[in-house]
Amino acid sequence: MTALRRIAHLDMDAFFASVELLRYPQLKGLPVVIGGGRRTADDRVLQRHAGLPLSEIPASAFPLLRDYVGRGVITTATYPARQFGVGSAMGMMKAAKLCPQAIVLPVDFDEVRTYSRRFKSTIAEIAPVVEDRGVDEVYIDFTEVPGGQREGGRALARLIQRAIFENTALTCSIGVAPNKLLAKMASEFDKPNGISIVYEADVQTRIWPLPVRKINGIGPKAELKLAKLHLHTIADIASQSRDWLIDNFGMATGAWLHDAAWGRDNRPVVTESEPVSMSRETTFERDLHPVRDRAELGAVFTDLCVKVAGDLQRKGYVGKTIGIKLRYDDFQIATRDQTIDHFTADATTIRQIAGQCLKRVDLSRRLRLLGVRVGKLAKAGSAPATQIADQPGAGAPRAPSGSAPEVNLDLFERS
DNA sequence: TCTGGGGTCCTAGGACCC
DNA sequence: TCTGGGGTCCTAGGACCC
Repeated sequence: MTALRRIAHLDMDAFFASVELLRYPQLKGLPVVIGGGRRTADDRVLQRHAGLPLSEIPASAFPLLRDYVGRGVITTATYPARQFGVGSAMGMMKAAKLCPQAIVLPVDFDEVRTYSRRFKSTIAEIAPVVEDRGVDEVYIDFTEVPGGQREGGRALARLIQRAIFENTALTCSIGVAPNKLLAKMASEFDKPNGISIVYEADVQTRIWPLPVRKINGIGPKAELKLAKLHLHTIADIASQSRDWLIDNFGMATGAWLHDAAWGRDNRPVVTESEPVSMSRETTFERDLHPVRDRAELGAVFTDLCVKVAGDLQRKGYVGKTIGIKLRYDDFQIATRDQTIDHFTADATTIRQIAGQCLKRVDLSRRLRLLGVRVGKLAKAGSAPATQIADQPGAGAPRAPSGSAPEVNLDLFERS
């Protein structure tokens, strides 16, 4: 008798915001948004209360969304803030119009990582097969865990939920289903602090009525294309033949859409993986012009290279492909990269190769963002310091395919 | 004053090898 | 000389996710 596959998806409730509320319990019940980017002008108000225990700073002293200045987006909004239509990935300025009275706090990555490690290790002690899906999410394989089959997984989910709350005072929502795809959808059914169990037999009644966008992997573009074909719900997709979907979406996507709509997914829970790339990027407070802001850009560029090199070294990786990313003022993105003949984590090397990449993009327009990336990673110890340089195809760059800049401003070359 | 930062995976053309 | 196909690597862009 083989155990039925039971996979859980666990999602921490409003994670970044909940972590802040542990520090500032006086904000409970209020609309609070957590966002990157710059602080508001009156952060100083908070500083004036330095010395007071954090939990005694009056709620009225916190900076408000209406005073926010900058280009950030919202990372997390508390449930009271969501009532105003504010949500993740929304621009701060737009959110400020919807809920000007919301309190804004910056992301505290160190604190978030601390709680992330804590809730994940709590899970791993109970159910060892865990797949990391970012700071606030995991998949858990319940199949072989003692008691993992009881009530379709509800008993174990309850146990995990309680253990996490005891260890962190944070709540989460869990979905348990026959596979990752369904578990992911299930975890959204009863939020916050809920548990939802889905069986294969529930696909028609509970999954098919959902909009296509609820399938993890269908984003805005796919949603639009589906809508043009008059497919709005998952049932609409399921009602099409596999061949029809393949004709319209191509072999891979078509077949995947058909499987997803029928709730089929056999991806395993992957407990370990190696990073593929590491990058650093930054959006400027105002768009920078390659000519007028040349010095500023050069400094930022070097800083990004130093940071990405530091990340690689700290984590023990080296890479072979070095690239840049630009976002122009019209949001158009350009990337260039170059693969060199040896692995590196050296800031100067990265800076030099990235500088060459920069010469291959259009530098006549204002930039909104600049990024540096290192890919083709290997563990620092295991990678050969150099590889055979005469290997064909490796080594010297091919003729640049991008158009050369109109004017070579020698912008980022170090003097 | 719309629209962050850090990722993964896929596609598609060209170079180059056998 | 022409025809050819499989396979890998490199590069650029794009969709999507958290």
